[in-house]
Amino acid sequence: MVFYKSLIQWYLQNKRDLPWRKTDNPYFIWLSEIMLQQTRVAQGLPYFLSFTEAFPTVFDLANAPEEKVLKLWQGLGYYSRARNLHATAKHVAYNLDGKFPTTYKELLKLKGVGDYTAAAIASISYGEPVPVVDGNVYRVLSRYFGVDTDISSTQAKAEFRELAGSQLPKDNAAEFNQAIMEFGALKCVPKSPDCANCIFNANCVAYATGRVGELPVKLKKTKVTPRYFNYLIVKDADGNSLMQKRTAKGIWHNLYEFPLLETLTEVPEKDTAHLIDTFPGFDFPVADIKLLTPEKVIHKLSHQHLHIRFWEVKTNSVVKNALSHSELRALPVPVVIHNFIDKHWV
DNA sequence: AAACCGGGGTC
DNA sequence: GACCCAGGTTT
Repeated sequence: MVFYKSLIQWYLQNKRDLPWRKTDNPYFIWLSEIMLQQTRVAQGLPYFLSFTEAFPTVFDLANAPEEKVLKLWQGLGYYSRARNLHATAKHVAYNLDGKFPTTYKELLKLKGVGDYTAAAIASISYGEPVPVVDGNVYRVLSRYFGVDTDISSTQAKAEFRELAGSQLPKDNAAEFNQAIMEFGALKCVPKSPDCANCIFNANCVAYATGRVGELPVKLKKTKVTPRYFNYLIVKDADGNSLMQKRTAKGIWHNLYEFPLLETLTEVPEKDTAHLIDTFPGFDFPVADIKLLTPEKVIHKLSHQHLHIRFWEVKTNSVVKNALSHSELRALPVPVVIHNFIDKHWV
């Protein structure tokens, strides 16, 4: 049987019951696709539910303050997705009369929407016959057709898009695209796929040649750099603490955190005077400072390992702009800050 | 083309 | 520890 027919047949029998599969409303399709970029379905699902409840329409999302959007996004990672999501919602609501673009080419112009997402929305919401190329597609096609092009190369994307497009039925792009991704997610998995019970094991080149474990080929390795973060937890006379917004380029842009002193190496536990002396903006008398987390806390991101220490800074004065517990808990923060607050706040 | 951007699951 | 996830943007 033709590849796409077997694939769609498998999909119709095995697809998961997911909320964004009950609609073709481009707002919901767009929302789900942005959330699922580099994110597993299981991780994104609860966020999709909370977003659709908080923002039933693109106008609700557009009219929300960014801080509320980031707070709901908290924990999902890649926060530029949330900022672009908000910007695009405003654009659609205010400039496009609440109507999403209806073609791949026009969708591509939206912030946060690249080749994959434009193709996904165009095919799923409007039936446009454009192929998606995501991590699942690389894996399924590279194995089935025995393609060993390095998927981290630039030309791989064009090559696999051509290949996917050659297999895509023009009258059923929506199901084909979802089918190949679902097949990659559930059956043609990265490690130890169950090829013995696969519908394609008679035609799969990788299986026939014993190269399932070698495909797809990905040569580029991610380099991890260590960073040393010292967070200063101010406790003023009212029990309040300072928080600040990360406005610089880099991780966690526009999220909040405690006052931060980043050092090139780990600060010695006894060298507390150094922390206060070098910290800009502390204009109140410090009564006491101590290390709250002597155990090594290493927060691992894809490209950075953050060696994080939390220092408690007590003062007997009332610090201007310091926040109460409930106030700081309302702010969007990185997971590592959220975990600290949960564990250490009384 | 390469670097950057999170957090969690899996083996 | 290494790899991956319904990738996109910036440099």
